[in-house]
Amino acid sequence: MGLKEARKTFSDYIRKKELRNTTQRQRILEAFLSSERHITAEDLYKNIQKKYPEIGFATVYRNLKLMCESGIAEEIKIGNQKSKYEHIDLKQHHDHLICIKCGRFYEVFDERIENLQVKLAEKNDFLPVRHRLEIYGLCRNCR
Amino acid sequence: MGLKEARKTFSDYIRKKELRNTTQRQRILEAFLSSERHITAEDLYKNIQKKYPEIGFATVYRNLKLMCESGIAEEIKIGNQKSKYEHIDLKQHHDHLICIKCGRFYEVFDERIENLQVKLAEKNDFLPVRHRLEIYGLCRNCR
DNA sequence: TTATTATTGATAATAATATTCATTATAGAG
DNA sequence: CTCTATAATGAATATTATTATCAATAATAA
Repeated sequence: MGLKEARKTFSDYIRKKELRNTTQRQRILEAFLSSERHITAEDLYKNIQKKYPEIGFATVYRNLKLMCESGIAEEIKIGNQKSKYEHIDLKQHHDHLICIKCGRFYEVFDERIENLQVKLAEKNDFLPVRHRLEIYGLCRNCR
Repeated sequence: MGLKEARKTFSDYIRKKELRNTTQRQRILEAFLSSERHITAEDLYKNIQKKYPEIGFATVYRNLKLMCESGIAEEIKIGNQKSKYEHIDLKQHHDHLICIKCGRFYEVFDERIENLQVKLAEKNDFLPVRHRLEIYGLCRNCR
């Protein structure tokens, strides 16, 4: 989703939950929206520190959690890596190719796999809500 | 894989790496092999404590890690749950259905999904080594 | 303008796992 | 068998990431 849409989704969520629109919250939101696609809480905190050294670590965590709840971000926890927060792209769900050498993520999508997953779940009397597919291996740069 | 095969795989690994076959190591191995299919380090430790209270937590962790390296166990980290160690079944790789209400795992497999995953990776110039597919939702007991 | 209460920053707490280190025990050499 | 090098252990401590606590502050709605 675009920046405007993300801002609106987030502020709608804030209003709906009767939370408050603080300057720290705005700044953390903007820092997140202008960050790379997969960022750790720590790296986001560091970026924010440069401009606004008065904003604390806990506040960044709290607001990342809020952004996830609002639907504009998603927490991705892979193996022993620390959590990364990803910008949600409403246009398309995707899976991840994860390089076991350099750790980089690549986003991919396959409609047929998606459909088969739903069928697989239903065959097992399971109501699927969401899923995560991670394929580990070597990316083109690391072979 | 069967118990004997797992024991052999592990002891071969120990020998190859010029490590040592201690009594603690044997006991932790046996406790793991006779445990339920997905067990946390803590629960395994508790089980071991009943019989051998002199074995320490760190030793259990160290040996679980070794078992993973040797290929008879796999560490599975899902969301905020603590890591679970799973017996590797050489006969068949599988994916997980994970109930978001009760937290239980269900093991499933679909050959067509497996094949499509390999193709998806290759299409992206990526050499797949292993993968993890987790489908979250509600199991039959929790709907 | 004021009252309510969400939010903040600093700090402490927590939880899981890893590391340190002195002591013990194993495997291989002789 | 004995000796020696060093892997392994247990206890305690450290680390790492994330959360909770709490007094002070600030946003919202009346």
